[in-house]
Amino acid sequence: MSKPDRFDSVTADDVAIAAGVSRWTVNRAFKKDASISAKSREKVMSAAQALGYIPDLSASALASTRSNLVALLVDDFANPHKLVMMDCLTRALRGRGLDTLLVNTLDREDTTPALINASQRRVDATILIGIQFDDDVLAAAHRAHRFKKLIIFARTSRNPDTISIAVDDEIATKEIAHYVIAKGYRRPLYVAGPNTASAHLLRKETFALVWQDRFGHVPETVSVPRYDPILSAEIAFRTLHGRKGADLPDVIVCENDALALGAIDTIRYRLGLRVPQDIAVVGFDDVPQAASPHYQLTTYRQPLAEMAGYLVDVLESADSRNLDRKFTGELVIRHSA
Amino acid sequence: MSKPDRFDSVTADDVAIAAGVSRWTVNRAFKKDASISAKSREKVMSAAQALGYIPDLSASALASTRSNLVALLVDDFANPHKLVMMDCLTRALRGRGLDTLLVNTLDREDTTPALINASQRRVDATILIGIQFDDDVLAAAHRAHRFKKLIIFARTSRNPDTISIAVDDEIATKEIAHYVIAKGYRRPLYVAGPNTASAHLLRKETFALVWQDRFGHVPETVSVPRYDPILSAEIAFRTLHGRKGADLPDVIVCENDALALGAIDTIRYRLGLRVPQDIAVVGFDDVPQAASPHYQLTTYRQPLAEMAGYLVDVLESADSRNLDRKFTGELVIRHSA
DNA sequence: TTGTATGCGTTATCAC
DNA sequence: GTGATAACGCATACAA
Repeated sequence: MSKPDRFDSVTADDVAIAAGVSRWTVNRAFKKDASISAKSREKVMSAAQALGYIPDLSASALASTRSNLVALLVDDFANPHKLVMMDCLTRALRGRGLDTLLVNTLDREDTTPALINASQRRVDATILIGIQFDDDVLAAAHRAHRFKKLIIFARTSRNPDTISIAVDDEIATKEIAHYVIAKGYRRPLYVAGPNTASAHLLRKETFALVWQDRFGHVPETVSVPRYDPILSAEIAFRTLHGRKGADLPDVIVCENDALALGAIDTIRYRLGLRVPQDIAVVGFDDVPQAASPHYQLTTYRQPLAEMAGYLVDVLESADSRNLDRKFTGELVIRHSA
Repeated sequence: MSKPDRFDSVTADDVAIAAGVSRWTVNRAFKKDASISAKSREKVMSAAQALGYIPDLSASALASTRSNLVALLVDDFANPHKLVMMDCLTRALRGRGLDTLLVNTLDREDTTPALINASQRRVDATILIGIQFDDDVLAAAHRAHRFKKLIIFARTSRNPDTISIAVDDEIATKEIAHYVIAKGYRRPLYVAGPNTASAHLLRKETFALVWQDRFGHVPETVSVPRYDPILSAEIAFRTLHGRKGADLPDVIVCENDALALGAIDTIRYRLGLRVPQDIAVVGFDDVPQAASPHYQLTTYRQPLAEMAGYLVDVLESADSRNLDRKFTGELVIRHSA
């Protein structure tokens, strides 16, 4: 009945003694591809079980080059899609034995401290799923040589030092644009998100290009400085307030669902108009709310699970060829457009 | 121009040499209450700056009893309130120099592995903001002596080994019940969340008690196995489908907003009734959506920021008296009830 | 105020 | 297949 008397006192040495082997054999027993006999592993594992031993990952991180820890930097908690992404990513990472360090990047000035913070924990990779990561920040981060892998998830980046895993915004936006045109809408308003210098989306540009090609002019566009339904509702109101008839858009195409949900609220409750009869709305992401009978939002769904799967593959791959990858999602047609 | 040639190669020793002091003086310069001369600190800091030195927290965690890392266990990503809580908690923790390890507890069986996972990283505390933490799990966790602090956040627990930081559900629910009664509602339906053996909410029980006291019978109650608006909508439909007039409730009181949002969708779009004229709805949490003009949800707002502030205080306090604490929030009256 | 040994628990590398 | 040596980078305790 020898019970550990201190916090977490049971170490690999204790197990080694109990199992009658060396500390290094204990170590081998806990890694899957080690050269160890089945008998030794058996002895070690039962001794470990009895003592309640579990390897210490802090020590492991210190002694090896891997920490099995990944930093996840998020900066816009107002966007409901972030919850979906976090669920998906943590699930995929945990499936591969990777832990997640969640860093709330409070504002743009906090980005560099947040990156440093991550590097202090020796993370194997840093995943960015926010918006405030412009070229300056990324360059500074990489100059410090602190990140084995810097991954921009669900957002395109042309920065050569980062790995971008995202949906192909051009294909997606073209599909949206063609759908909108086919449905007969002719007076679009494009609602874009915050303007970021880098790691941005090609959605606004692509939509404008398609429209220009087809009709010879660019669509009206507004920008919302945060992916926040409430703020989006406010900006939509400021933009459309007082306009009537053909002066109003007949469709609002939004950079993502967070913006679209706000737009719908404004159309219905502040302008007193109908969706889609008076103004149709298109989103992007397919957040859970988009499917609610109230919104019935037509939107573009990213293959998040597949993207997360590729992400963990990238984390395991050693080579650093160009690992950028674009995915294709699907347009989910509901009632809003 | 001596630049580190390897990953993260710059260590306290390098800084010590550059600054002409010992390694231990470098160490002191980086902790705020150390006994060190201003001149030494100055020298160290500028040398550190020049070399790009930052302390390694893995090594620090290994050598000391603190890791400055806190595990956050979450298991219901369908509940939009979780996003608010994560934002609030990570913000508060980071303000105190604490990092967050986000652990997605996939299902009930995964809870113990998740707890072990956290302990492997030597976390200073484990915060539970999910639902699947019953007594068995908590007891097992504590028996292992692996957690300095086990905190149940936004949920009451009577387990003596845990610290519970939550809103006072009895006060809150009584306020809700009295409001509902004062507004003249007499046929309530209570929509509760998943039944957890421990760490549960006293909301359902309290509401039933108040109602019993006042009217001599307990209100009709249904349980939704997940805090998910979509599932809640479905269960509300199954419960109310086909009922008419006085056979329908005149108010639906929900354990939280996730359930309330779903209930509203069903009332309006599947039953074709009005909120609040035909059926009123009350929620709990005041998620961002609750304020949208579509829902206009009457709900109870928890003082999350204050609660998070107390949480970080608890983390810093060394004594282990009973640190449980209950907070009082406020009823936010909107249009839904 | 500052410098010195020693240990934290594990892993890389080499020897057997 | 297994055991041994030397780090990993920092903190504690104590000596100067």
